[in-house]
Amino acid sequence: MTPEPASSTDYWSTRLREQGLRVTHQRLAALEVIDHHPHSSAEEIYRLLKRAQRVPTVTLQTVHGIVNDLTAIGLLRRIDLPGKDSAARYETRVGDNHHHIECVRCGRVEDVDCARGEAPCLLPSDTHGMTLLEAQVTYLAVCHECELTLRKETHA
Amino acid sequence: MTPEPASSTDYWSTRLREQGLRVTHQRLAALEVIDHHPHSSAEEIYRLLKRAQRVPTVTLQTVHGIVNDLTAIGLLRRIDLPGKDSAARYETRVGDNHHHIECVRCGRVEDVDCARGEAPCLLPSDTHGMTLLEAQVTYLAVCHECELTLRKETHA
DNA sequence: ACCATTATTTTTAGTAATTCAAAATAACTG
DNA sequence: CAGTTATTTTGAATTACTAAAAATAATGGT
Repeated sequence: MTPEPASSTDYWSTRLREQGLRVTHQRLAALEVIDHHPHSSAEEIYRLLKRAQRVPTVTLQTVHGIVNDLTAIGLLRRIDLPGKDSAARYETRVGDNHHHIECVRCGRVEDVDCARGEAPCLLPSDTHGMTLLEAQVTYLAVCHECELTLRKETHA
Repeated sequence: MTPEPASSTDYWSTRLREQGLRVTHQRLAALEVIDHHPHSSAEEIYRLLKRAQRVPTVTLQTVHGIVNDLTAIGLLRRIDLPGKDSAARYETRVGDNHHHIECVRCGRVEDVDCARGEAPCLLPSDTHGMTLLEAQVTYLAVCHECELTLRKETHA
C-alpha cells in the first residue's frame, strides 16, 4: 500500500492540502477504500462507500468527480483495461508506472512490476518523433482457477 | 498495409468466406476503409463509409456489428487506448501483437513494433500464476508538433 | 438464372459509464 | 464564528455500445 505516517487519514489530509484541495470525508473515505481495494471502478468505490455507512449520502457523480480530481493531482492513478465492459479503475499506487495482468475470463486484476527493473517498455522500437511520457501496459491472461474451470467446461 | 492478391476486394472476400461469413459490401467497404485509415473508431469508420457515397445506407449499429464480427474471426484487431474519451479503435494489422504510441495532446496514434524483437513485454516480472495471452501496450507521448505548440502556449 | 433459406443489415430502443450545470452544503480564512 | 467559495448533491444529458424485431440481400440448390 502507501506509506502512512501517524494515521492514513493524516497522510491523505496532508497530500490533499499540499495540492490546495479541501479535506472532505468523501475524499478521505474514497482514498482509504481505493487503498484497500485497488483497481476499483467508480461504481465499486461508490458501493464500498455506502456499505457499512461509511459515507451514506455519497453519490456516484461525486465519486466520479473525486477520482477525476485526485487523479489530476497525482494521488490516484487511472487504469483503462482493454475490453468492451471497461469501466476505468483507480489505484493509490502512483508514480512507478507499474503494469497489470488481467484474467480474460474472470476479470481478476493484479499488479505487475516493470518487466526489467527500469522501464523497459519505455523503449519502443520507434517513437515517431514523440517524447515518451509513460507506457500503459496490460497483460491479458487466464488465471489458474479459470484454466481449471475451462478444462471442465471443455470436457462436458 | 495487408498483402493483396489480385484486388483487395478479392483478398477480403476470400478471408471472409474462409471463416464462413457472407461477403457483403458493407464488410468489404469497412475493411478497405480500416485498411487505409488504421486506428479508426466505429464512428470514424461510419463517417468514412457514408462520405463519397461508398455505402450511403450504412448505419452506425451495422458498423459496430461488423467490427465485432471481424474482430472475432481475427480479420481486425481492436485496440483500447487509455483515456476518458476512449472509443475502441480498429486496425487490419493483426496477429503480431504490435503496440501503439499516442500523443496525449492531439491524439495522434502510430504503430510501434515490439520493443525487442520477440515479445519482450510478454515476460512480466510475476504472472501471478496466470497463463499469458498477449500484452496490450500503449505508449503515451507528446508528438513533435504538439511540443512546439506547447512551447508557444507556455511563452504566451 | 430463379427461388428459398437464413445471415446481415436496418430500424427502433435501451443500457452503462461518464459528464454537465444549478442548487444545497460544508471546508477553510480571517 | 461568520463569510467565502470549493465541494457535494440533485437532476438531466451525452457518448459508446448493445439488443431485438422487421426488412433486405447473399449463398446454395434446382
